[in-house]
Amino acid sequence: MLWSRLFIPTLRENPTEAEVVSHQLLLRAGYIRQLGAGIYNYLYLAQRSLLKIQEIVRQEMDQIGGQEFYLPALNPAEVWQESGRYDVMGDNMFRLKDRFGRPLCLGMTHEEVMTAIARGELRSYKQLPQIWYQIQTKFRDEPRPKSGLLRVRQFIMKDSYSFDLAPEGLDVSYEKHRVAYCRIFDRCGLEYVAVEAHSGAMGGSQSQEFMVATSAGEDYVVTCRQTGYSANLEKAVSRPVPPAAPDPEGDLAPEEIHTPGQKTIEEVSAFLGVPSTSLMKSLVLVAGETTYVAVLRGDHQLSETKFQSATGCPEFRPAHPEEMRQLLGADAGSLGPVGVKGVKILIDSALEGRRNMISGANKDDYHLRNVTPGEDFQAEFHDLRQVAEGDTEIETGAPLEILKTVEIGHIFKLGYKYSHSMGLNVLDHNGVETPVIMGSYGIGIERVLCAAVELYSDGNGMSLPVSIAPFEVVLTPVKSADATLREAADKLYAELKQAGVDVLYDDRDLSPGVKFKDADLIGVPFRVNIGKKLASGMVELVNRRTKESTDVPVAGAAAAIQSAIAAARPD
RNA sequence: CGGGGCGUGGCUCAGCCUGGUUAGAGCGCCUGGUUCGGGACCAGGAGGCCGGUGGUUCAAAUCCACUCGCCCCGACCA
Repeated sequence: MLWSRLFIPTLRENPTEAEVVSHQLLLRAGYIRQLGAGIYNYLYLAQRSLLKIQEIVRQEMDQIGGQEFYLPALNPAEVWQESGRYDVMGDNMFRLKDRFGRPLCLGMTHEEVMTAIARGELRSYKQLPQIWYQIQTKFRDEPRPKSGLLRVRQFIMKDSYSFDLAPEGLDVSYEKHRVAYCRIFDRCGLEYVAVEAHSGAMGGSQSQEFMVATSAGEDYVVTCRQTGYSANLEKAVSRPVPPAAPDPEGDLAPEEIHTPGQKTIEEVSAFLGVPSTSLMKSLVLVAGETTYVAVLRGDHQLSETKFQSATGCPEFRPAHPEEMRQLLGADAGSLGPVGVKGVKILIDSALEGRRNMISGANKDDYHLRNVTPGEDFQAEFHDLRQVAEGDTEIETGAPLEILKTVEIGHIFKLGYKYSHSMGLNVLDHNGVETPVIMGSYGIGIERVLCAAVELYSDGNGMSLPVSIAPFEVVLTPVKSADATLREAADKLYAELKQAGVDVLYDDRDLSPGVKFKDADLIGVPFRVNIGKKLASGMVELVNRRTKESTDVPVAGAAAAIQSAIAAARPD
């Protein structure tokens, strides 16, 4: 392609609305332009790159026997009503009406539509297993679109669905996807971790997320370099840092201490001269009809997800001040588990075996010392705490890291949710109707691009992996007006095109600095400078990422470029 | 939905508080010329009903009200 003929609107300055690196660079490099909040135009460079990502996805999905479909984004409401998700999705789903007033919606994902196809057509176990996928536009009315292409209202997703007769079959389909996803992300040149994920409101037994560590992310992941342990923060478990001081010995009875005006853990800890690890924190939470007191070590945070799992109730809220006073007889700063009646107490397992700690006294401005779980109050132990910085791996005690990440893919054992709600059954070997077991598996196509930009950029711009860069190499005659350089560049361009290389020829009549800056900005992995060294028969091959430059003879340049590209290819 | 910020040529911003010539700058763009190894230089030029509506005023980019849009923090997020 001749750069002079292309629409690559690069910007010298960062547009103000862009905050995260990938957003800034995709705008500056002329990949994308914004149309509205969370709605973007993908220009030529973005489209080239996204198509390459999609092609890798397609190849790997086909490799595991996936069959590509293309389903409507515009869905009748009925399908979603059948599964119950028409209500569950709430405001996150775009809804509209046709001219006759019939309700329609824009698909956020396609479990319903796929299941609707399957239940009409799959009749026998002999037709299973199936893996169906599509690469298609999804719509989500995000409450807050942000971070450029990372959180948008319209995006491209590869979504696949597996249909199996039995759980063992689902295990196989799931594993096939896991392997395919690793190949896809490897081929896209990403560094990622696959983590155990919380299955969420979707139900289902097992799920893993593929995450890329970046400060632009919104999800937290806990990993251990030594053991390879990794899990979403929502689900992660760990060994907490040990208490900063030993518990007082002996079988002591609770005793009130006057703590005027000391409400927060920090205040009480400072006032009493006792580390926060010796305090118990009591939270009053209302889940559905039931009120709970959750007890945690002073320095620990409640994991909302774990609390939800412990109570089996998906929704909960902190109790209102009046409720706390009514139930426990004190305000938030002085609550504790001792003497509590009619409220279920859940206590975090980190407090198992602890003795003679400090808690609120359920009396304003008073705390209790010498409180021992199991003796001074009865409670159910549960894992309730969120993993914190400094915690260690639960089995080995190896150090853990908490990473900020962006989710690029998710594989999920759905189970029978849709088969049951939508009636997807087949006849088994014995002629008995059996529900089909499903899996669902997604990849955010734009997020793969964003993650690559976040991962690989420097002060001059992006530096994409060769497999997903819009071009593999850019040819830069250094002095535009020089006919000799131009002839050599023309020739090399023809050779590379002939060889099937994705080559961008910067034939613009611009000063070299501008061409270099632009090439660096748009992230093409290799650049060939055709300049003064041509006099001695050489051109320079520059690696965008490493900035290494090697002189190669013009005569063999095309071959040298091809082997450099091949060597850089992640797959 | 709560809190904060911003809307002025394509981009980045000044001007607004304290109303008053023809609304500015840098970058980009167009023409001609000189240049050519990391965002060149000279000369000339085009381009803006100041987000919208209504109000106050002799007079509004500037003050007031409403409204729309965008960004950030939080809530939310299969």
